[in-house]
Amino acid sequence: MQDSFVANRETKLGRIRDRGIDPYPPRYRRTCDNARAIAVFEAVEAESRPAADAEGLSLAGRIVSMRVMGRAAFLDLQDASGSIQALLRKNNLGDGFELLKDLDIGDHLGVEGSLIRTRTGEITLDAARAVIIAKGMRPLPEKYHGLRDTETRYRQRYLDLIANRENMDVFRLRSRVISGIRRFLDARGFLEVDTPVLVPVAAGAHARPFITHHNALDRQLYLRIATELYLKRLIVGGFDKVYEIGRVFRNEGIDQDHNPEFTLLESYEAYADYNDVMEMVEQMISRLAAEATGSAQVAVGGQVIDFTPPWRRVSLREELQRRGGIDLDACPPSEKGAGELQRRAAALGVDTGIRESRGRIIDKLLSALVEPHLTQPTFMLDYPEEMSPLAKAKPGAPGYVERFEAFACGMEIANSYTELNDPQTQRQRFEEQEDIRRLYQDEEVDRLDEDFLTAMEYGMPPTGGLGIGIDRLVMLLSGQRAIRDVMLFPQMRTLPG
RNA sequence: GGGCCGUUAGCUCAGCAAGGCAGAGCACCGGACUUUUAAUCCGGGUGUCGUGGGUUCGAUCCCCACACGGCCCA
Repeated sequence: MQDSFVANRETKLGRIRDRGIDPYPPRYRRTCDNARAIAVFEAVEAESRPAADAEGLSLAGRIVSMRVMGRAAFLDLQDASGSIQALLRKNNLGDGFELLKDLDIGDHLGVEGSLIRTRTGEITLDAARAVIIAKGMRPLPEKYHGLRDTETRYRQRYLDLIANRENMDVFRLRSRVISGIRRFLDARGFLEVDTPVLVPVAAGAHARPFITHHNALDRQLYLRIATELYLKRLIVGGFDKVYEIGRVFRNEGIDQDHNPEFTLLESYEAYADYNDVMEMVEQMISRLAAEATGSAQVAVGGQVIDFTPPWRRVSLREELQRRGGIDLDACPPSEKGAGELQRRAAALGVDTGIRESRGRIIDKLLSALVEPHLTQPTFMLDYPEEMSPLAKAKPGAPGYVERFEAFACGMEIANSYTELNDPQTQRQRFEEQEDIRRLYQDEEVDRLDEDFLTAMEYGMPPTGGLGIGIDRLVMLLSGQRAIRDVMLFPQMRTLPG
């Protein structure tokens, strides 16, 4: 068993305590982090700082490797900024050198002393004092190969972060993306808000909700599947520009780009339409790319994606015609279902269910025929009405709404409408969705939110709305292939026992 | 939901084709070593071979089921 590893460390822990040393002291004050210390020493060497700045420093970190040579030892101490080598010598430490016998890889150590450069040229803290600041009781993954096992990497993300240091950069990038979004929207006068996660109606997107129960109210509640309808209530309330970056929950499968909970940005801007939103999206994402990666041209899987505005704009109808030879207007909605459209899809090898709504078939056609070709950032415009019950009709184009989705690398990165603000039409659209649900036994359709309709009846200004899946955006900007590689704690099955 | 691949020491992986005492490197334990850096040298395997059945004199290996993970498809 691994107990022998733990038992060894328990013995060492006991010896440390027997010497009257607390292996878990409440705090450790360090002068600076490791990267800073190295920068300071380089400045001292360049004589741009006084030599005294390299003396009397306190540094700290996790021991990630040790090279012990009798009465001296080199330890690599890792903190968030990087690693620094510490030199422990019996000469300098005296009785304190005894501690070395009870140190293990994984322990956190504090060292005080002066920075030197060793014979081999490495900047090193020559320790006059060494203090254990937290004993590790389990062995860490191997130093050379790191931690490869994907399952352990996701289940014990901390080990992944310790052993595969470069993965930290993905999450740093993610943080920069999110803070960049806030900066961008705040600067444009948007108000960040929080809307309910526990909701009585799971509406605003096509998705199955998680169901929960509130004891005191003795009623069923859902976890939100979108923030859309609450943010629109705030537009009704008179906030001109609102956004929320929040977790939403969809009770669906888990795969390369789906996790049951994920982070969604939604924004709504009164008096704007989807053209304004398009401009905002290309501005925002090109800036995020530049801030997060250093350039608006990002290398993803061997190709360079250039987010510099303006992005290409294509019409959904024309793309479907061009890529699949299908004219949507020649395949109108029919009472008996999708009819002709379904036959055309089947002929193209696009697998559709026996009974599927026109919207779902179009969605599948787009996924199969069009979206894979949208490599460089592209807006696809003007979606069929039955795919978009919350979007406003496009003038002069019956059956279509003012909606776009943005794609890059074949992946959807944004979705936007000129929002429907006519309460009577909205009610009608909701009812049509309910009909579709009954007809096709399709659970993944919007549920009618009566309270939201009431809000809209008080008058909602014309509004441009936007949704961006943050996780997928981070995948794109960091070149990660799986959503679980941009989420710190992806959903996993429970292990037996 | 379907197909394929994987699960062996703390970690990274061999071994299984053709069933016969469980292997390596790192880590760890003991010893040497005061400028090393995948430190070096000497000595030491620390294991529920994912779980449960089956076949067999004998199963990590062959068969079945299940669990978990990955890839592809839906």
